[in-house]
Amino acid sequence: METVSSNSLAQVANVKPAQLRKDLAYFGQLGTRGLGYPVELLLETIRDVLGRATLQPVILVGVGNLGRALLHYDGFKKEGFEVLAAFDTDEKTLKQKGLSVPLLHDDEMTPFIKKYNVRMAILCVPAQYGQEVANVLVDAGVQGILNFSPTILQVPEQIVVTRVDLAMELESLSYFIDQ
Amino acid sequence: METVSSNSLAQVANVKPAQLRKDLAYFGQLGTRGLGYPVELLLETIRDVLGRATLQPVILVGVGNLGRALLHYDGFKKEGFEVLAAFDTDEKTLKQKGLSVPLLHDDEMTPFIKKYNVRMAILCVPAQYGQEVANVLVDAGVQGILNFSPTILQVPEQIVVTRVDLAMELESLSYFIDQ
DNA sequence: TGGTGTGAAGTGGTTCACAGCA
DNA sequence: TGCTGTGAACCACTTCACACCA
Repeated sequence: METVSSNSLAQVANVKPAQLRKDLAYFGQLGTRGLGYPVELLLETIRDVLGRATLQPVILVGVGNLGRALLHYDGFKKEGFEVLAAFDTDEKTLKQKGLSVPLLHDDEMTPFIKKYNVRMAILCVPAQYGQEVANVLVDAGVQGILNFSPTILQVPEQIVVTRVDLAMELESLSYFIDQ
Repeated sequence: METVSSNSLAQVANVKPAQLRKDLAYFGQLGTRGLGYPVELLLETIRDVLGRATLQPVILVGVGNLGRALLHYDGFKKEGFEVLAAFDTDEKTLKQKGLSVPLLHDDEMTPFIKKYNVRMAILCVPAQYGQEVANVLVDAGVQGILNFSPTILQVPEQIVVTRVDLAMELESLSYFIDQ
């Protein structure tokens, strides 16, 4: 199998073919009229476009249940992200063993971020600390935050925040299915 | 404090005031011109609109790292969702203790869903089983799936799927911050 | 013939701006 | 005066539909 059509790709991705073509067209002329997209070229190009992403060091802040789960989650590694260290303030939490990354006190966060030039952080602290910790992260030089705390973070414009609020996802789901 | 203005609400929610007003207007005439929205009425109305959501039973399928973390996550409870049971196929997994909900074999899923009239499921199985398990869920009567598996599920039109792909969130983040 | 690339039309959601009411 | 509710303008994204090329 040397080529794929926008049609077949669209089908598995659950989008319309025209959508997919328009999106791919942003990366330049990839496809061949009448044939489709050469699979190899397509893979290369996508890898390339997302490519510069793949070596970024990441830290995780807040090693509660969710934080711990994310540390064990190997999906990040697979996509090429490396969680360099985890941070927490709780003394009991800091004593736990068996994590695959160093577990440090929040106090060491700023120097760590600067030393390793960390650009992205995964934030899993309780809601009430979300903003406070985010401020530290941003001041230290973090540019993107994946926010699992149920808080709306107020950050400078150039900082990107992606929020994942699990309870809200469920709520939204239940809103749509109820009739 | 008896009333709030769309302005102040918009500020904390990080949206434009007009947006907020338009959204609230869908619930009827809530605000008073020149004054703002009566806080109590607003709370009541929102609770009401989302209200029917709040008593839904939920099951969780796939008790790997992520699934286990979600079982410990108390954000669901706080929003009024009750995880009735968790399901897995792995014998070792099924033997573990210390969970706050019954842990059952996948084979018992369909009767369980029917018995308790479960409408929503949290799906945390490995990618390769996602579709298969989703089919079982849908056939049993589940109408909404919160999908943590990195799979695009093909489901009947009336079924709602919300996908949370953690690695992809990070990837998107890193795409936007890199310049 | 089959399937991309892409202007043009359509769509849905956002923002403006202001009339109208406390 | 202050602030909502809302038509109208705007905008970004989606879809259509077709020229064009292997």
